[in-house]
Amino acid sequence: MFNEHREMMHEVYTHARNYFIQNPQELIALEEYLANKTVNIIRQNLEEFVSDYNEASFLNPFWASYPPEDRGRKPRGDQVPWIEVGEHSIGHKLTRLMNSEYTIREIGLPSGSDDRFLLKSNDFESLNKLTNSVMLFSDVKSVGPRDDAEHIVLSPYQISGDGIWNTPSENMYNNKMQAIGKKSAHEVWPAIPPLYILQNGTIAPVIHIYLKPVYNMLSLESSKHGQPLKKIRVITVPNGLLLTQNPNYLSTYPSLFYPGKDDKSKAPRKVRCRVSFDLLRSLHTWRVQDIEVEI
Amino acid sequence: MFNEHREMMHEVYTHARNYFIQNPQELIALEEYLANKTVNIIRQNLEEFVSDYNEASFLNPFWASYPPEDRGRKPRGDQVPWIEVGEHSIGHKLTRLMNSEYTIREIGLPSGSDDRFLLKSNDFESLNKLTNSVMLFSDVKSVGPRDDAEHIVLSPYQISGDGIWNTPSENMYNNKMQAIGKKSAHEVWPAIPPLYILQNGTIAPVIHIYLKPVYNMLSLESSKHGQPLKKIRVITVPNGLLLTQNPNYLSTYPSLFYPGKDDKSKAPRKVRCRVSFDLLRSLHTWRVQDIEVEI
DNA sequence: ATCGCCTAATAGGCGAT
DNA sequence: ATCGCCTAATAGGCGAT
Repeated sequence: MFNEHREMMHEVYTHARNYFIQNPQELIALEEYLANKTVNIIRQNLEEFVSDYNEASFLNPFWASYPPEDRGRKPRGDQVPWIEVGEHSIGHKLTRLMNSEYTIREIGLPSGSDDRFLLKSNDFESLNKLTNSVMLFSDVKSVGPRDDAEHIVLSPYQISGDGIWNTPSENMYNNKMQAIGKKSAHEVWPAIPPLYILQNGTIAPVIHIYLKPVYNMLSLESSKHGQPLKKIRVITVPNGLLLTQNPNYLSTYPSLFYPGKDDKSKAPRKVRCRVSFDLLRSLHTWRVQDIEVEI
Repeated sequence: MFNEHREMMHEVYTHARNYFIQNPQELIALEEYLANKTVNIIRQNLEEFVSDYNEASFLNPFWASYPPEDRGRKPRGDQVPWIEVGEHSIGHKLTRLMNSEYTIREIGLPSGSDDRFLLKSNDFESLNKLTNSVMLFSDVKSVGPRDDAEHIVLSPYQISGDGIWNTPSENMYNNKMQAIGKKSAHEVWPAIPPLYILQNGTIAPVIHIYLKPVYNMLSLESSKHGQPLKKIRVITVPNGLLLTQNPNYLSTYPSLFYPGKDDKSKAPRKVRCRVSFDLLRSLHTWRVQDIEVEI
């Protein structure tokens, strides 16, 4: 199985990769379309997103005896880890709502984002000449009021690269990238291809859309307790071919990726980087979109 | 938020808990219905489940440079960690397919299973007199050919308990259970309530259905490589009220839960247990159902 | 057959400078 | 503002007895 279809996949891959390097505006059009679609679906269902997110606080009597434990360096103790609330009531909900407009297939992969699936739609045909499918990679990146910075932190399995695939018997690999900060820098080893070719020949460029729910801690402002949703930020990170080939965003904006949150004990191949919202906005304003929750 | 609605929730909870203790057959009917529904959905879409699961092997050229690393004690090196393949192409796919028959809401909770959501259906009204909703908890428990034992391993956030909730200002808690083996025994601290009451008064008993995909390793039998799907086992573990109150399965079958996979360094409250398939089958044959994949 | 030894990958709060 | 220190929770392969 590992070695079946390699010739076909390699041939289609090489053609498709060259095509998107020659026609980056088509990849960008797919990214813009899906970024805006994501924002629209959330806005159109915002009450439901907020209601299901906030239910977690009201359900306190059912989990308060078994809260997720504090973690990290010197937790202050007034915050409840809220990761799973966003993953379900934002991430999985979005996937479910997308299902009513697109054809979804849960293609198996041994690693990658929380939510990732093949999305098929005739809509894509007006945006590019090659395919009616994309592989949508999506992760939820929750933060509280003390950590709502202008970035997200990405691991290697959440970043696509230049996708070198030389011969059918070899495997695809990505060249290293740099995370360049003002005081420090390190390498980043992206682990995701810029596009997948399925057994049936489907061409599926990878689209990376991150959902960043920001919650409040009511205890900071009142005597009430709870961690209600404050806003949802929708972040679209460019495909690896756009980052490295054409238009080669990483060369124009060398600090688009900057140092991440890992300590020195982390293996170099696994180190995360931060992605700058300011520079993403310089690329396109639609790459950082905020949805405020009415209070 | 943590303290709003507590009086209403406590009152409804107390009533519903007493009702299901008096009428355990209604909880069991919900479990049986959803176990069989799960099996039916998988069987009716088996080709798609198998195809998307197995695509992971064919996509080898795209991930082989970045495989998940071997882990655990003395890995032999011929196996690729395959956890995520099952979670997406079995677990998330099942959720998506359920969505076409039921109303789903992704209710926020700070902890719990991989897939969990409120399921609403008029179908439930013929099975019990109290509610048209359940909270479905589902985890994928993948194993390969060298680990396909007659059990699954559950963590505390995957087990519901007796659900004691004394007064509105206190929190619900569960009494400890025992995991009793032939040579050893330990305590289990279930962390999930047997039922949730939402802000709007919805009564949602917790149903636990586990999906256990079993994959082959072709390299064990041939010169080929790949980890294709061999079968899917659908396991329905009783709700905490059935385990501890009426019929009190844990007293009739004290080894239903037996020692898990954790070592001695694990905090006692977090220790996992194994659940015996033999004893589950003694309760009801539909609690362990196998779906074989044609080859 | 029993049971527990053992480690990769994920995530984000928050301190230190 | 920058960046990295720091830990909970999850999972299942496979060895030891």
